[in-house]
Amino acid sequence: MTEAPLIVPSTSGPRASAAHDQDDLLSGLNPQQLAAVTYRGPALLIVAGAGSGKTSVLTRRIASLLRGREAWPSQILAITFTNKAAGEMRERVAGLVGEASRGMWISTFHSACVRILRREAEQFGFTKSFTIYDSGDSRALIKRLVKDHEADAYGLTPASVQGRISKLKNELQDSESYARDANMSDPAERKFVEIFADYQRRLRKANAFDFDDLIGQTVYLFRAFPKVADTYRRRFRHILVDEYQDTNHAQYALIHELTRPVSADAPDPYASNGMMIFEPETAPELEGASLTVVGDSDQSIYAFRGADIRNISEFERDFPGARVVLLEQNYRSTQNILSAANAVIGNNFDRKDKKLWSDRGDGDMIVGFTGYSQHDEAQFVADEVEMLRRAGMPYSEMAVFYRTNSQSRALEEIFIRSAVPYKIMGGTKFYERAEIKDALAYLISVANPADEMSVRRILNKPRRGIGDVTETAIARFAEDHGISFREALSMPAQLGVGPKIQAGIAQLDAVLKEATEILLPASGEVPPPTSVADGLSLLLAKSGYLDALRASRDPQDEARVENLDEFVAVARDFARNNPEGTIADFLTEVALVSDADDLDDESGSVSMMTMHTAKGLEYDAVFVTGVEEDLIPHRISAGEPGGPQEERRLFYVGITRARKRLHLSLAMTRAQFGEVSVAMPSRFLQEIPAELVDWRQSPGDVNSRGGMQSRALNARRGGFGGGSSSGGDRFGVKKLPPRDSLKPLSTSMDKFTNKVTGKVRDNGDLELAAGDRIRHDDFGEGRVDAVTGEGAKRIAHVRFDSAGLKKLLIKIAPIEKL
DNA sequence: GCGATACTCACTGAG
DNA sequence: TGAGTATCGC
Repeated sequence: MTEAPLIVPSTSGPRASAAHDQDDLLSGLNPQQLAAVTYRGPALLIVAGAGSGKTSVLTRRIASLLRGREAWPSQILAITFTNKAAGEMRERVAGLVGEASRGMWISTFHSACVRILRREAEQFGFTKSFTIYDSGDSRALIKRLVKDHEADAYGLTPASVQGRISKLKNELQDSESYARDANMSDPAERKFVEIFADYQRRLRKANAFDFDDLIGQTVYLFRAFPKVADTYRRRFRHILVDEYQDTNHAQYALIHELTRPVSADAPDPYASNGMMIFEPETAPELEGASLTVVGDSDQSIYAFRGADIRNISEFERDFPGARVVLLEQNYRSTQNILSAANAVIGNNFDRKDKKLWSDRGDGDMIVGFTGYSQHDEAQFVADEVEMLRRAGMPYSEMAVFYRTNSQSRALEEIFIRSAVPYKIMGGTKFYERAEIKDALAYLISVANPADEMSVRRILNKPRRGIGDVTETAIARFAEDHGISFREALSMPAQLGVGPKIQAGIAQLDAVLKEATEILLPASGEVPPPTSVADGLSLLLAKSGYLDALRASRDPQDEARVENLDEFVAVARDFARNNPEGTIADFLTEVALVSDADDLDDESGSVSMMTMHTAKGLEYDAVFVTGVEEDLIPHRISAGEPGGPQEERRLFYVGITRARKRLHLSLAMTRAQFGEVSVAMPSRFLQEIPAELVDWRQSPGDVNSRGGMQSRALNARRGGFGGGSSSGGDRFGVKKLPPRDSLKPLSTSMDKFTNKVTGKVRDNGDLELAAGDRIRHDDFGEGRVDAVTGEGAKRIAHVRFDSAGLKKLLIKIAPIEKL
């Protein structure tokens, strides 16, 4: 985040005396920000509204601690939600204090916990090389367990079991503590408890933690081994937590453990360096670390994942004597955008009133648009993007948000067709692709042979003729002889399987052994930095995995080979950045990267992402799409306690990302599961004062021009149309008519010339030149102004007779030359 | 054990 | 629509 008023012109002349050291940190701050940077005490809560400069405040606070010699870098622990946010904070602190920033822990909850767990794993029965199971991995394991326990008969699905286990772990419950309170006379409950316990046993046996365990087991470690906890309490004297409103109970407990005072008896290695500002050196015990948290309960959007808003609302009770600082001035958005945001969030009743304000002036009006279909809506977005681009706004300053990932497809189709460069944050993640997971499973099989899931995964990849029967035989053999699944692979002759399969197993075993020598050289030798990449290449090549893909005639396999190349490149990159990184470090990094992390804006393309991913980001122009009932608020949220309110916060997060221009759009019909259904405008739209919105095409317009006489929509027109609304019907929102009072619009839609479809055609090598006239399926006739680009990426700039100026990707546009 | 085909079910959200 | 799974014939 960048907030203009905080950017300080570099002072001329050398920064000579210590007295002036803090000047550049403090200048340009408003009084609240100043207090947030300079307050010293055991606990500080910074309530930071959207765009109020919290990142600046946090980084300056850290810099000020370091510059004032109040803390060594190693005594600072700063927690963020994404690796990207962590990297950004590290960079900004480095910009303020230079070298002194090294040695700080600035990381996510998950990475910090992995670091601690790797160090301490042996204390409680794990090894340093434990595996991290992502949700897909644990889903697979739970699926097996549900099957083994025949639990589907009790209505337990893998998804529900996984969800419940995750929730419980976020509450720091285990199967035993849960069983104590559960109704164990219910057979489904008993089954669930069995599976939960079994799941945990399997994880332990596999030397693995799932995502939730990373936090929960660290808390457990601290509680079970106070001496271990004390070393970290001594070390971290200043703990700062960002996005505190999204912490769950386990994370809260972790922070609590870390900020406890240290009991007196143990020696204190840090007491002698004179850095302890809170206590005299002779004190018998060490006070708890100083805690700073930053958050905004209006931006809490992860309750579904266990985030507990009470962590922030009850902070003052949890940490008596805490100071609270409120940052309400917004440095990001224009007043129109903020007024809309305030109006929307004001409908949540259980919040402390807080009004964002800006001194940047009203700015442009919010633009509203209703499309007939999602394609139509997407075309509006694409057109508007092009208009802003022509007006000088770079693509990288624009973003399109949607509620669910599936909405991105229609947008993508139109963007491709309109030759708008874009990139999608999220969706199918690189590390969730099958081939990457296979490659990872190979690496894990070497790094952590106890992880049976991974070994089983690669057993028959590539095909070695090993099916269920052989797999079970191996498992039985291992069990009978008290050895691990992995070890059983090294004695294929004794498994009682055919010679061909024996050879396959022997070959796999040999490859894994060879890779082990590269990745984990025996007896204390330090592997060279390139070992991870080398080991990976060897595994992929000698296992026959790559050859099998290359030999395949499935066109997708070509892309898979490229992905694997990319993955090897990631490993080489890793070696470059971490010369001493081990295979375990590499696997950690890979397991913990997330979508929000690879946002990189240099490429000059429009960003598309879900509103969840958008948190913490900002853009000059923002398009919030699909502002419809059942989408935002999402249908499923209605059944959850606090669901609709969380949806409203999510919408609020979306609109407060915009600096200058905000667009809200929806479609009257939306296709899902291949079927077209009618959509209704979101209730949130009604909560925005009508005078702030310039409707290019309101829901009412679509309705009347579509020839539909729906009372439901006409009744709402006052709120949507024309900007002259009295707001009289703004409170009628809750009485939405049943959906079937609307007939699908599709029957009458066919009349409309600007109905845009997702149609694509392969024009092969159609030649166009300036001056040509063409006909487009959706836009009608037009004249080519210019042609740019090369080969498959040639773009026609066309002036349509009625639809205006458009860019078209010639290869796929539904056009013909006249 | 494998590959092709038919069929089913799902789309919140994310670490 | 399209990914994932069950079923079947080889």
